Amino acid sequence: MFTKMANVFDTLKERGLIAQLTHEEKIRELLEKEKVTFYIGFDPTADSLHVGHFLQMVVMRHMQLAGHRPIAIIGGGTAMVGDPSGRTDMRQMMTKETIEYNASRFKEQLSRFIDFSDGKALMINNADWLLNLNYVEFLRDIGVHFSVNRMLTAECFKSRLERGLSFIEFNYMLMQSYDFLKLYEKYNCKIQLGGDDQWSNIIAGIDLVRRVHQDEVYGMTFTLLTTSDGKKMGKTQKGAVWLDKEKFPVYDFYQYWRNVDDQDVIRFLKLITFVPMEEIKEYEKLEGAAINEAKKRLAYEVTKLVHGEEEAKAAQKAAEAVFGGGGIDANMPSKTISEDELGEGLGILDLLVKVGFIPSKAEGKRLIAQGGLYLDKEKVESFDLKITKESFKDNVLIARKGKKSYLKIELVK
RNA sequence: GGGAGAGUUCCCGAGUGGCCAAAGGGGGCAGACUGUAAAUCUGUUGCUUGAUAGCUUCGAUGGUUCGAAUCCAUCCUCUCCCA
Repeated sequence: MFTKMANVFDTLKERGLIAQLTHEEKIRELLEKEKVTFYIGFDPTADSLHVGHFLQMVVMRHMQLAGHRPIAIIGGGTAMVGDPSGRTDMRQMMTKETIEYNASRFKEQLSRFIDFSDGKALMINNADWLLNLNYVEFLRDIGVHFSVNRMLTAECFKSRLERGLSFIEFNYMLMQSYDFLKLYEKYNCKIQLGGDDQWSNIIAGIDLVRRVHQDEVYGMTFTLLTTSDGKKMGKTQKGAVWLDKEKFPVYDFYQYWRNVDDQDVIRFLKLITFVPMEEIKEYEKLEGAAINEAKKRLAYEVTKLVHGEEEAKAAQKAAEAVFGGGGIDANMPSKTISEDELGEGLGILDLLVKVGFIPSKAEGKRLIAQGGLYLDKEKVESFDLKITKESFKDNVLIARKGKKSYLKIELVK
């Protein structure tokens, strides 16, 4: 089809990614005419990125595909202080070593998603300039430009003013602003992007650049990835949905997206996949059970972006095998148990606790009592069912908990 | 530094000597209904036990008592008021 190359700005807007902008027209124009350098910060507060970061990564990629240059700032310096935005309690202080380790993990994960070759994107740790700052110099050069009165009215401090805010956290804003200033000076970085909770910090950075260099830079924030009822995406009972497959299995990752609310599918397809808008519009027409098609696409696309095509296909295949025919698939979640461990046979509850399918025997009893436990499609009726070598068919036993949770238990020598 | 108050189970929050493994709500899990959705209804929600029962738990440590989440002492953390 013959279409004019769309402005990234329009793409981002059309997909509903943009939350707030400092200067809509100017940003649009800038992105149209120039190759712009922009940055997004990542706080290395855990040893893996998670779904909460994913949206930022998607945006960076959109921008990069349009020819702009992303700088990923790893907040090795700012993490030493901790961002109070949107928090009700103080962040736990982290050691320098932990932060450095985490930063290195981020680097690896980001590299899979953004092209860092030939300087097409940069990854910089703000520890490089923040850690060796001289306190008095910093106060005189940077501190002068900040009005405490104004800072106190900033949205990000509001909730903290009620509960208490320590001086160290209050400084976070200055540090982040300083990042912007540095990047502007060294890399001609003109735009800062971030989650919508970063708005106050971004504005502060823009002000600082203006005061120091009398030049105009811009800011743009993105919708936070939330469910239709307003909850943050990426949290499960067990914790965050990590992008690291060691911390969050690919199969579970796929299922996480496969099970989103009807109301959220279309929005998510727009926000975190690169499926063309025309196709999404077709999905939008679906109703009732047919919406599942959109969910499958969402799960597949997101898994592919994060874990690669191979893994995504495998997860999809496993899901179809499990839910379609209740069949067995090589990629479904599995655990092994040795013949030694099994011995003369184990009680069903002991076995399932051993392989980690249930957290305790009491939990297992509850499950059985309520008719929610199955072995190879057979409902388990008794607590003291004995599992022996003979219970395994071809050395495999499929345990099922409720409707969606499966585990393949393999018997090995 | 002085004064007042708070810390309860995954979260919020009741409980001020035994009837407390601890009300209620949220969340989780399971069942029914469905579309691997939502909503709704039902059950369940510390651990061990077939069950009786036992064990661990109410910021920490000691103490009083036949008996403590509850009373006392010390300590830690947080909030508020004064300086």
